[in-house]
Amino acid sequence: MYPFAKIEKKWREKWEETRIYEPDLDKAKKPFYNLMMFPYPSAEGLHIGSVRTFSGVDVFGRFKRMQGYDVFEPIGLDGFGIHSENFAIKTGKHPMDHAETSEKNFYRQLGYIGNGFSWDEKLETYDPNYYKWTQWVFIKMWEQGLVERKKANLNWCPSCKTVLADEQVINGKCERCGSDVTKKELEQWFFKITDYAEKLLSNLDGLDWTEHIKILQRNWIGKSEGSLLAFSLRGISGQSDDKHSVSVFTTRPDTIFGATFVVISPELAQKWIDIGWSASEKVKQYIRKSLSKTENERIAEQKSKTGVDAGITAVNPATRKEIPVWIADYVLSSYGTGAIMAVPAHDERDHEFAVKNDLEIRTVIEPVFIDSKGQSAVREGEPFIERDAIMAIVKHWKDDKYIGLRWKKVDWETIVTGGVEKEQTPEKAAIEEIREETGYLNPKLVKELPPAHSKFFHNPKGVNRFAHFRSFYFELENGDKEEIPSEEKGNHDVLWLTKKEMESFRLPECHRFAWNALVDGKNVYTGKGLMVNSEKFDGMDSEEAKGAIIKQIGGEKRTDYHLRDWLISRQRYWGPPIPMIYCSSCAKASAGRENAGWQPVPEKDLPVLLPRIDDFRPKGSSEAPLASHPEFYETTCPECKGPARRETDVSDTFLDSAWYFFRYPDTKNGKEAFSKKRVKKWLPVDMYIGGVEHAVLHLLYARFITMALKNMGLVDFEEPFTRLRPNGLITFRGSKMSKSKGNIIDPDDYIGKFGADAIRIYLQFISPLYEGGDWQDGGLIGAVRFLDRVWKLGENVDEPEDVKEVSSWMHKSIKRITDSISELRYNSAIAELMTILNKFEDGGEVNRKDLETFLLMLAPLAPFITEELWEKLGNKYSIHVEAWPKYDEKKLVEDTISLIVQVNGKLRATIETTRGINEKRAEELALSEESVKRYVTGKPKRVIFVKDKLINFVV
RNA sequence: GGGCAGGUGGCGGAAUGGUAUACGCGAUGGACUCAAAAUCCAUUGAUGGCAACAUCAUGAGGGUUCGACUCCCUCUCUGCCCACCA
Repeated sequence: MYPFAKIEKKWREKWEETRIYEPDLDKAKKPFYNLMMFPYPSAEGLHIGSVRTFSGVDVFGRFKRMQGYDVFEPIGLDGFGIHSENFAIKTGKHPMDHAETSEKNFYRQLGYIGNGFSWDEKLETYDPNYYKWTQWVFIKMWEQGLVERKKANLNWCPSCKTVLADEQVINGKCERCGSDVTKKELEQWFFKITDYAEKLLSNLDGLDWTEHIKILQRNWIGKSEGSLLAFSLRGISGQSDDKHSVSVFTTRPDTIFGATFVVISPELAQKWIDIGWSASEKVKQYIRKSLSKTENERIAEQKSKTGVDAGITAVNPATRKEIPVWIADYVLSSYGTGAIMAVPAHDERDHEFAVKNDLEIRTVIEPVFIDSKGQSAVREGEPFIERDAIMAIVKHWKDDKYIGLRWKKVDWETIVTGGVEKEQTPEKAAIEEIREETGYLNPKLVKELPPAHSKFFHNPKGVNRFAHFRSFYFELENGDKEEIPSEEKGNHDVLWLTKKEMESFRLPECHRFAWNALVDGKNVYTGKGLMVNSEKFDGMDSEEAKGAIIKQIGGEKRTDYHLRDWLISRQRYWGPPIPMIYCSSCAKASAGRENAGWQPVPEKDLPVLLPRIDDFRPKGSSEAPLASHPEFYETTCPECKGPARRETDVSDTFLDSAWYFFRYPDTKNGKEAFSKKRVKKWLPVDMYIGGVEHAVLHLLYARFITMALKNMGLVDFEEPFTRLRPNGLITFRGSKMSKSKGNIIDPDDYIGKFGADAIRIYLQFISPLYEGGDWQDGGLIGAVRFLDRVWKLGENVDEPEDVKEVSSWMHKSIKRITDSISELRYNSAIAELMTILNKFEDGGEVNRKDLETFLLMLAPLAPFITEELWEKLGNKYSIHVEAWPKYDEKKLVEDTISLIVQVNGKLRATIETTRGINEKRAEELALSEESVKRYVTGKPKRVIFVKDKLINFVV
C-alpha cells in the first residue's frame, strides 16, 4: 500500500502552515459559504456517518474552490443540551468536564479526515463567548414582542420527577427510565413562531431546497383554511361568557346541516368550570380522568373514543335545532378552538363516536363521481342531461358470489345498472334491470346502500349525463331464470365473482363506492359532492355551498396552523441561562399585563454565566437545578433596583443552533453577535447539508430567527439557506449504528489502517451523498486498490509526454465528472475516474496533461494523495487552488459514431460510421448488415431515423 | 390512517424516452510463487446451444410510443416521517 500515513501528516501540516483554507473574511472576492450542520459531540466520538457527510460537504467545497470561489467551510460543536447532559449524568462526569474531553476528541478526529476547514473560526455553543450572544438573541426576540410566558401542558416523567422535551418521549415512555409519561401544566417561555407561520410557509416556494424537505415543512406548518362558527348554548349556568356560546373551527361549513352534536375538549370544559359552570359530578370526573391520562393511555384509547354527555345543548345555527354537547378527549384543546361541531355522517371520528353513544347521524352530502379520462370523460361546455338511475349488487342464492357484468362492445366492467322510468319506483326498476341484464327472476331486496351521482359522457347517445343513482343490495332466493332478451344478450357476459375477484374487477368509481359501502358497512363519506337534507342548499355543489352557508349563518373566515409556538425553557442545567429577571414589586405595578414583572438582563451584563454546580442533575420538582442556588438567582431589579430573582430555566438547545451560522464569519467579535459587514459578505449560506431529521425543528427555527432578525433590521434577507440538501444515512449490517447494538464503525481504526483518502473515496462511492447505504468492509477494498493504482501510475511516470491539450476523449469525462459533483453524485464521479484510470493502464502511455487533469478531478475526493502526486510531477503548491478542468463543447462530439440499428425497437446491429450521415445512406448501410437483413424482408412499413444516433425499421 | 422516498445481477449501484446491468465488490478459472497473501490476465444477468446466435429479464399488471428502468394509470412490497389537526 502507498505510504498514506506519511503523506497525510505532511500535507496536514503544510495546509495548516500556509492557511490555504482560511478565506479573507473581509475582502474575499467570490465568497462561497459551504456549511454542514455542526455536530453534537456525543459519547461515541465522531460517527462514520458524520465522516461521510462532512467529507462529502468538503468535496463540494473543494470543487467550488477550484472553480474560483473563496470557500468558507467552518466547523464547531453543538455541545449544549440534554443529550450531552444525560451522558454526563450516566458517566458521573460533570457536563463541563465532559465537554472539554469530547471537544478535544472531536477536533482531533475531524482534523484527520482531510477537510478544508477554516479552523480559525470554530465555535462551541457552551463557550460563554458564544452563548452571551445566544442570550442576546433571546433579548432581541423579547424586544420584538416575540417572547411570551404562558402555561403549557408539558411531558412529565413521574419517576424521574422532571419535565421532558418532546424528543425525550419515546412511544409515550420516558427515554431514560421507561415509565409512562404524563402531562403537567406549568408556566413556560415561548417564542411566537406562529406569528411567522404564513411567511415560513410561503417563502418555501422560492427556495432551492430538496422538495422532500419542503413538503415536510409544509405538513408541519399544516395550514388549513376554514371558518369559525358560533353555536349558542342552552342550559348552561354560570359561564361568564355573556353570549353563552361556543365557537367551533371547521373546514367543512358545507356539512353544517349534518352537525348533530357538539364536542368540546376536556381542557375547555375545565375552563368553563373555572369560570363558574356547575357541571355534574360525572362530568367533572371524566375531565379529571382524561386530563391525567398518560400518553400511552391516550394512544391505546384511540381505538375506542371516550366521552361524556355535558348535560347541556347547543343550537345548530343552520337547522336551529338543539343538539347535545359532549366532552371528549378526541378533541384537542391545542387546535382550533378546542371545540368542534360533530358531523358523524361525514367525519370518521365523529361517526365512530356517534355510533358508540347512539347519537343521530344525518347525511347531507352525496358523492358525485366525474369521469375525466378516456372515452366517457365529460365534454367541457356541453350541458348535462339529468337522469334517475339505479345500481344493484346481486348475491348468489347459495355461494358467496356476486354478479359482475363484462361489456363486450366497450371496455367496461360494472355491476347491474340502469335507468329509472317515469312511473317506476327505483326498487322496481332495479328488479326489472336484474331480470333484463341477467335473467334472474327472484331477487330479494336486503337493503338500500347510500346513493351516489355520476357525471360522464354517454358515448352512444353523444351527451353529457348527470346520473342520480339509488343503490340496492339484493340476494337471489333461487337460481330461477329466464332467457335474457336478445337485444341485451350480445352486450355483456354475466360473471359470478367472489369478494376477492370483485376487488380487482375494474368497476367505475360510483360502482366501487356502492360495493365498498356494502363490504365495509361504513357509510362515512368525507369527500365533496351534492348537498342534500340542507334546506335551500339542496342540489348545490358542496364546494360552492361553503361560502353561501357561512354568509347565511354569519361565520367568520379563519386560517389555522398545526405549528405551535416554540417552547424555549428547559428545567435543566446544561444550557444557556435564560437572561430574564423577575421583580415582584414591578409585577404589582404592571399587574394584568402580559409578562408582568419580567424584564431582560441589561445587555452590558451579558453573559449570564452558567455557574459550575455539583447538583446539576434534574431536580425532583418542576424547578431547574439552578433554582436551588440563591447565589445565582438573587439579583437586583434593573428597573427599580429592588431585590429580584433571575430566571433559573435554561433555553432549548435548538436556540443555540438557530443562529450559529451568523456567528461563524465573525467568531471573534466581542462587541456584537455578528457584524453587518461580514454577514453581508457571507450570508445567506450558499450550500447547507445535513440530516433530514432536522427538516422540521432546526431548519424551521433557523428560518424563524432569521426572519425576526430581518424584521429588526439586523440582516437584509429572510432566508438563511439558499440551497439545502439532505445527506443519507449510513447503516451497518442493515441497521442504524449504535453502541448498544455493537455495530459501530470507528473512523479512527479505518483511517489508521487505510488512510483518510481511501475512507473518503469509499464513503462517497457507496451512493449519492443524499442517499444512504450500508457500510461494507468488502467495498472499502475497491477504494484502497484504486488509490494504490493511482499511486503506482503517478510514481512510474517519470517524464510523461509533455502535451498542451488533453486527449479528445477526456472532454466527455470532464463533463461527466463536473456534472456529477455539481449534483452531489460523487459515486458516479468516482466511477468515471476509475474508468479513466483503466484507460490509462490499458493504453500503457499516459501524457502529462491527461494525468494532471485526472489528478485535478480526483483532488476534491482524495485531497492528500493528489497533493503529493501533484508535487511529484513538479507542479507548484497547491493542487487545491488550481483551476478545475474545463471541457470543450465541440470536443464532446466525435467524428465517428456508433449508429444503433433497431428492427421493431429491438437492437439488431450497431454501425461505426461518420457523423452527419444522412438517412438514405444510413438505411443502405443498415440493410447491408446480415443481422438486419434477416429481419427486414421486403419494404419496411416505416423507418425512424434519429440523426447520428439510431435507425429503426418498423416491419 | 395520511404524506414522502424507493423496488434494476449474488451485493453496492450506473443509465438527456434510443446499445439495460457502466464502475466497484464478490465468485470462478489462469499467471506469478515451494506455498500463501498481494498483484496481474480472463470469464461472470437467466435459459437453450459446440457455436454463431436466440429467447427472456429493471416488484406485478395495464396504457402511451416506432421504441419505456425512464412518462401515465392500477396494485403490491420495503424504508422514513407525521398521526384523533376538525
